[in-house]
Amino acid sequence: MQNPSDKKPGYSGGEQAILEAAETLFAQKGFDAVSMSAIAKLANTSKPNIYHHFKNKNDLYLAVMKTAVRRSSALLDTLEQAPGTFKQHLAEFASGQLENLLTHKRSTQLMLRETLSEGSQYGQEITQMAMGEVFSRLVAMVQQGQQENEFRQNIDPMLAAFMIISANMFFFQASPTMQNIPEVEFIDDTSAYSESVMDILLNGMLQKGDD
Amino acid sequence: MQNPSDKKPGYSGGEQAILEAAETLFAQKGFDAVSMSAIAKLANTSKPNIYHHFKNKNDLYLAVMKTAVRRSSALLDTLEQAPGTFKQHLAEFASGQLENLLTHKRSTQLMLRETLSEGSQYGQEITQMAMGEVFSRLVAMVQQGQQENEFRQNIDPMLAAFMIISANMFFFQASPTMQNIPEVEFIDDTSAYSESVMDILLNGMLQKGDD
DNA sequence: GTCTATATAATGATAGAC
DNA sequence: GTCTATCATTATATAGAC
Repeated sequence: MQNPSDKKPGYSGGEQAILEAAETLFAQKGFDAVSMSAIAKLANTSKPNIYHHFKNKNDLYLAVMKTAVRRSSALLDTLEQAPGTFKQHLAEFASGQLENLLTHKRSTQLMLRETLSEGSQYGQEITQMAMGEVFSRLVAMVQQGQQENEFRQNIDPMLAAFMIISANMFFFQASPTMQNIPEVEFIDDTSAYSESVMDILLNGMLQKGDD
Repeated sequence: MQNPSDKKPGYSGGEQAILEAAETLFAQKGFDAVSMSAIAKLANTSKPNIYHHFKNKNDLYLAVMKTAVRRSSALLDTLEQAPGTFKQHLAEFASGQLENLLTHKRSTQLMLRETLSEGSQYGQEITQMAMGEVFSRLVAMVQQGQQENEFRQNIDPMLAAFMIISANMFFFQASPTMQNIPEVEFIDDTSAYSESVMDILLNGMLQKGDD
């Protein structure tokens, strides 16, 4: 098969292919539900070859988590330098982050999985670091809004950031479940969802009489 | 069995003990990471006895999910009959649901786990039913607020409900991860969190000039 | 209903040839 | 770097005594 640009699974050979196959399966089913044989099969290689590249299953999982987070945070940099007014900037950052979550679906699933598994050492810290990065940028934006007296002073910037991220995270997480409920129309239009969410949130944070 | 109010694990004997032990372990680690031996040990019984009560591991998991959801929805009934003004009612329903999530921690973890596992048949439908129940009650409340002209007409009630639930769900899910970040003070005070969230959301949904 | 003992299959991981 | 063949362990599930 041997065409490196041919990315339909199975992948093909090599360390990179193993990482991608592992990420796909771990994200879909979770750590324990995935066997090394399954990873080897999807990566078009053999089980011992995985052990040649990675010490053991835990080591492979950790490597997957790290590359996943690295990829996720890269896109955030470009968002921060975008132009526009202050409120536009915040809204675009929020919608950009949601697109980011959906684009790197496997990474996001992995992170969310980690938050549900109590005491897993590995991903807990990595997840915390990745989330912290997004949080600190959002908090800074809200604080700036307060300094410019556009937002109410009695709002906790951390809480505001928390609400934006929760709206994004839960959208991602609930999408498959909500897909079957016809009343939920916004679930198919990501940017419309982001717009409506930020409409309510920004409006709720504004100084009274401001607009 | 002795004292029925003595709920410290290990449980003891019987079908009920097996269900509780299984719920605890499934919620903590997920389906595949839990062995029948572990469940038997925590329930203070033997592996074959589990197979006497349940056909197989899947059957046990399904039974756990069903009882979990049944318990979760029970508390919602009491909330809906609470007195107070319209906005109070909505705010209390939101904070009540969050308390509910935290009280039935294991059930909540199970449901959230299901939303992350693609194509798992079992819980997907059950989760959808449980979520749908909460959604429909919230949507009705928001619609009532629009009829009384307190909320803006251009707000999608489903989206408003979605934002309330996402704030609650993500609070639950992110709590362990956020516990280690000192800047996040609200994470330890559930009712204060609910109050602040609803302050922003209600404010964001109000007709301009309303108060 | 509950147990001991066991069948059977799959798992993570290794040895050693090429 | 990659493979075939295999080990040791653990998993789900069952047989059959009490």
